[in-house]
Amino acid sequence: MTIRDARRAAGPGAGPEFVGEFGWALTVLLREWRSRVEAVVGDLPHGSRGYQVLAAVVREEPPTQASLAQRLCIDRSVMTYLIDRYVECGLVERQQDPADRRARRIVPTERGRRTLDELDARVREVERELLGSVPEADRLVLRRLLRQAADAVSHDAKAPQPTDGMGRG
Amino acid sequence: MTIRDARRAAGPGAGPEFVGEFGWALTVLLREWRSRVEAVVGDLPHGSRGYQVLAAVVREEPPTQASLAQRLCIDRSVMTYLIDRYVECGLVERQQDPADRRARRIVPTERGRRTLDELDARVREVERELLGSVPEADRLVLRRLLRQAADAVSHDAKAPQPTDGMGRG
DNA sequence: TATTGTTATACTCTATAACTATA
DNA sequence: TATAGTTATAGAGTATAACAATA
Repeated sequence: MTIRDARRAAGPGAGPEFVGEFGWALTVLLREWRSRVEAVVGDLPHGSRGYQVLAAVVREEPPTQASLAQRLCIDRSVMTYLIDRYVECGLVERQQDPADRRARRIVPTERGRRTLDELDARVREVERELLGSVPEADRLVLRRLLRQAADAVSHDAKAPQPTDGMGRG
Repeated sequence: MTIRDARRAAGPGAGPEFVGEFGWALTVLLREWRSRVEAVVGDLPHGSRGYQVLAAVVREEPPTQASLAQRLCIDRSVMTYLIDRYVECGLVERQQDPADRRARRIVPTERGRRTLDELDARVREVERELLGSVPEADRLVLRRLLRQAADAVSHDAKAPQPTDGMGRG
């Protein structure tokens, strides 16, 4: 079944979609993603969040703690503890940012890179299993749309929201 | 841009997708969904989760506390407090299940139904804004695929998992 | 004056276990 | 023996505020 078929079949009224379903689906999937990732990362400190931090550190331009915290929706005070632990384990290092002496750039150690490589293989498999019910061809679509939405939200969060008069009733 | 176009444009290598991105996108979107829903539900107890409970109570066959807890990924002990509060507020009632005297069926009051109607309108708007970056035609696709994945995961969770030898390192 | 990172504290959420009443 | 619901408690996660260093 192609996406077009699916969309046509779903049509208006054909799918019992309801308000709030979006939030429910996110809740269920994220919970399961965390649970399964935590089951395969072994003794990696801070479980699935630790994996996300390590992945961000390896893949991005050496991020500051603040940018990591913002990107991963983790409070900066929590980020301090988390990085402390990862430095202890020899997975990352703190380096002074030459351009801003307040900031610390978090860079992976060689061991950190190798660890992430191993974890990536396991997480890739986890994500494959998690989307097992979605036809192969549609998975990329789902991932892309999800990412598109998340990117926009993540960027919006960096800019202060204009007041829109939506009070809390 | 249609889904087919998007898929073609994304092609292999065209999109910088990475392992774990799926979890990241879920994290960002769910956090924002909760935050925005909480901003519009006013003084509804238990915020966005309270909304999800009320929605489930109104839309499903009167659920038991246990089925609610399982469906919404909330611990049954937490569900007790949450329902207590909603009974206090006159939004739902506990009714004995005639077929199983251990179970309580949670049914909405008239006020509960009216409250949900109002909240639904606001949440619908929240979800529309949250997916503002996704073209109108693609939103339904995203919702459908997300739901498909979540449904499967949710059902799997009900059946005990067979051991698959995936130890924790 | 604002921001980065640190530290301490308080609060919320979550998980766990014990208990009862039913099945 | 297992399940639904309740209650109490401990633990993890989270938010908040104060502070020093720097911009």
